[in-house]
Amino acid sequence: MAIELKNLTKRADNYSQWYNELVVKADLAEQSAVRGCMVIKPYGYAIWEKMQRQLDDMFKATGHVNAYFPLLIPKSFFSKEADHVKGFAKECAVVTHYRLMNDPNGDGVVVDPSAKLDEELIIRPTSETIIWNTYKNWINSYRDLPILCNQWANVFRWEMRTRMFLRTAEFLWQEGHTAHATSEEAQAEAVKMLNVYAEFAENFMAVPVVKGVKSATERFAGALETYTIEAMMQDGKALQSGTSHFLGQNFAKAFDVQFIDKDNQLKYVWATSWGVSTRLMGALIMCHSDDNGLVLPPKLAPIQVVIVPIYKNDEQLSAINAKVEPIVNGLKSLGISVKYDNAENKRPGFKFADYELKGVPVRLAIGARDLENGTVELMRRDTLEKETVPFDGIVDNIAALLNEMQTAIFEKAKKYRDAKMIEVNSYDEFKEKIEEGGFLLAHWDGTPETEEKIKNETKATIRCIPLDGDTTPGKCMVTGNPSAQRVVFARNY
RNA sequence: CGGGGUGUAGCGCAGUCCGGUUAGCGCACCUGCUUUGGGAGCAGGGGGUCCCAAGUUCGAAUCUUGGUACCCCGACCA
Repeated sequence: MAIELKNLTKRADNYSQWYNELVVKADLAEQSAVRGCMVIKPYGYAIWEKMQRQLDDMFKATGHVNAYFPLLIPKSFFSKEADHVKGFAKECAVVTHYRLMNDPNGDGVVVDPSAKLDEELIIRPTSETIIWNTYKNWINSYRDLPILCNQWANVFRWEMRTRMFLRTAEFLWQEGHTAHATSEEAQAEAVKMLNVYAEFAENFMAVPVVKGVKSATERFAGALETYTIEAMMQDGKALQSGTSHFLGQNFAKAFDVQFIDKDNQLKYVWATSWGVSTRLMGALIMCHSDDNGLVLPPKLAPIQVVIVPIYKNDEQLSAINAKVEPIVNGLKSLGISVKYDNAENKRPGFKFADYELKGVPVRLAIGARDLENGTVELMRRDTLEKETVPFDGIVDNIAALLNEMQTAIFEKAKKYRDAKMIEVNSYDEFKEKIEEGGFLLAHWDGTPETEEKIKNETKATIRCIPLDGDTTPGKCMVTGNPSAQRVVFARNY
């Protein structure tokens, strides 16, 4: 169905259609012919690359290195950690054969039945198993620890229902897998990486997040503790945006990864894993966009400044070209990415709308009028405010404006999030408020049964037990039993 | 895997109930002229396996049967 972004208010009931339409129109991605997969188009990929580069720098700064492990995992690896396989078995794509042949009936190509694999291979849904199987050979002594590896990869999960960026069958991500000599060190690593994710989300994506711990039922398959950052979308629903897991010794025991410690004792290593995916793109899009299209924070915008000339003839165009050149050079010398779009086959109005759709933070328009007055027209994407500013000093103005916008976009999202993050004190109040979306801070008795009841009755789940929330004890809103602190409930993607 | 919906030009759709000219509209595309400070106007043009298969009929986009794909809502998940 065609949704005109301009005519669509972002109510919860049509928000996902609006989102889909936005992704396609802003030229980020499109549905692929392959079930549940998407094609990430160049503009969308450019944003992902910026995110990738920044995250990678942050990983390196915290002592991590990159490596790469195989796409295909022998089926037997999955039998080794019971909880893990339970979590992923239902959504694995399986390679059973290694050859095709011409159909004997002349009907195209078929799988050669004689090329059946003795052991099936699983397309990785996540790489814990293959990595731990490899780490076993890397680790003998405490001197081999810690191992702090990350890989950038694609993974594949045969999801029942997919949504572009938020849940695609194939997605791009990074997965860090670390091995440590002590439990304390591994737990500290898991928390450290959660903080890296939170810092990235807030400072670069301008998406405010709540840091917390998952309840037992929401925990990663095979983990002892799952840390998460939870973001709020503009329809009030939550999006789990990054997770960091303390895996204890589960995988070490499953894959028999032991080391001789300083005290000459044989011990199992302690593990973590942590990941963020192209889902972050979904968070970025859903958190900031408006009905004119994408709004990108300057730090992640592939094009930070676009300049559109307005002219009636070649003479005017060349006068504008000459005027624009120092602006382009000046911006580039400050490391600001700028596009001067003097293509003649599109009108200015079209370009304005198109770059707004794509979320370019700052637009300059310059025409005959400006040449006379020594001015340019400047528009900032986040507020859509236009002003005519002096040509002199424009480069420094823009540099300052980009910084200001980065903060403003974050503050706007945070203000919205904070307004929709409210304390509720009774289950009736909870049921009423949850219909409006948002994060509800409520007391919970800590049992899976109560959690399940709330989920069934309201579709809301515990997003996390916040790490830096109010720790005043209270009584569970459902059972009245004691509660250690308020937890975050929300409906989620 | 349950409930609902839709398959007609690159995209979005009308036509289907009630079978009958050469299957139509908007956007996009191509050509020309005029335009250019917020998605241009006019004129002309190109583009179709009406999802697939079988059936009914003088005649099927339209009716019947079977298949298939996709979308939405659930359940499941990052």
